[in-house]
Amino acid sequence: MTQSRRPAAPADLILAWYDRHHRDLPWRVSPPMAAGGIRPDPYRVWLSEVMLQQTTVQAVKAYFALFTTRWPTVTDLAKADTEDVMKSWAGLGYYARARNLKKCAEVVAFGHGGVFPDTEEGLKALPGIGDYTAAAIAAIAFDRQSAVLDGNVERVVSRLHAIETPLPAAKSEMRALVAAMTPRERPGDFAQAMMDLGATICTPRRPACALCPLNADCRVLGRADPELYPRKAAKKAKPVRLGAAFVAENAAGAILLRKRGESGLLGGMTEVPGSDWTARIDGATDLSAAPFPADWTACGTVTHVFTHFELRLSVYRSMVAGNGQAGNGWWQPKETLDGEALPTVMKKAIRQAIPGAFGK
DNA sequence: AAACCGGGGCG
DNA sequence: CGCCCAGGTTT
Repeated sequence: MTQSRRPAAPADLILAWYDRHHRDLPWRVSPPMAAGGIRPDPYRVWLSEVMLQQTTVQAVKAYFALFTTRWPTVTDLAKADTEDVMKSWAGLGYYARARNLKKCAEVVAFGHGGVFPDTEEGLKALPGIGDYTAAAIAAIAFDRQSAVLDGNVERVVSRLHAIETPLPAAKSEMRALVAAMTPRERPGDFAQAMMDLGATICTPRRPACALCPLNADCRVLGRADPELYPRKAAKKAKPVRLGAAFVAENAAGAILLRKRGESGLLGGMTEVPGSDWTARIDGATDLSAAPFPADWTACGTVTHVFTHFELRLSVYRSMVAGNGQAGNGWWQPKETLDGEALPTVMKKAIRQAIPGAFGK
């Protein structure tokens, strides 16, 4: 009995694909459970979504496990010591996320009775929650029909509709297309399915179009190279900045550390003393930024690439006799460096001066 | 609208 | 190892 039937809508194709291929992740509720009315804990959804901003699933997993073990509820996190939160976040990058995470937990715990808002608008009013994260939490935790648009979804819709407008100008057009696609039934699963599709099939390079549930609907496939989508505005070159870092070790085997200012680059994180990072430093050996006069030995440079500049740090080392001259810093025993709020660039500098400092 | 924010993964 | 990827806030 060959009845003519309407072609399946993209949303149905994606949901069917998701039911077969969804990934089990620590912050997720599987589709069969969700079908039984089980929703994931908004706290865990929020925490995972903030961690996943600009960060891969693989990198997030261990941090998510650590945070949910140490702070099982949003109220636990709100009561936590901010310094402990920064230490636990060290290595994940974009440290303003950690500061806003703590602020947001406090607002939810002490201003909303420990209950997350269940609407996009209510969520977006919280620190560290923008368009994407508000829509994602509303959809995933509360099954709201919100249009979830992240980098993965941008790729999927730009290819599906062959959008020629470059990002970021194309965002509103893309969001409207996602809104039009989003089904009344299972909007939370749909949002996760679209992001999974972009992460695993509709990838930036070498997409697996043969496996894509939307390949029959795709306006790019067969007409142009999918890798050329989404179109993007040209980006500008990264400038180079130079600086000096000073790794002082005392007789007890401790390293001199200090805390950076609360805002801006690596805000609130720990560092070794050093110079400002500017276009050029005076001469090959500028010791004027050293924390105290000493027999500073040059031990090479480390390079670290930030979002908008490349840093080349000249590293100096010295052994000091006393336990004074710490200034506004403190002496941290080498064996306990791992627990400090040290960003990756500072670990590189310390390792350059003292190869065994982190006991790899 | 543009600038400011890190780190990891892939070819 | 160069290149690419990815949201929110601030200015």
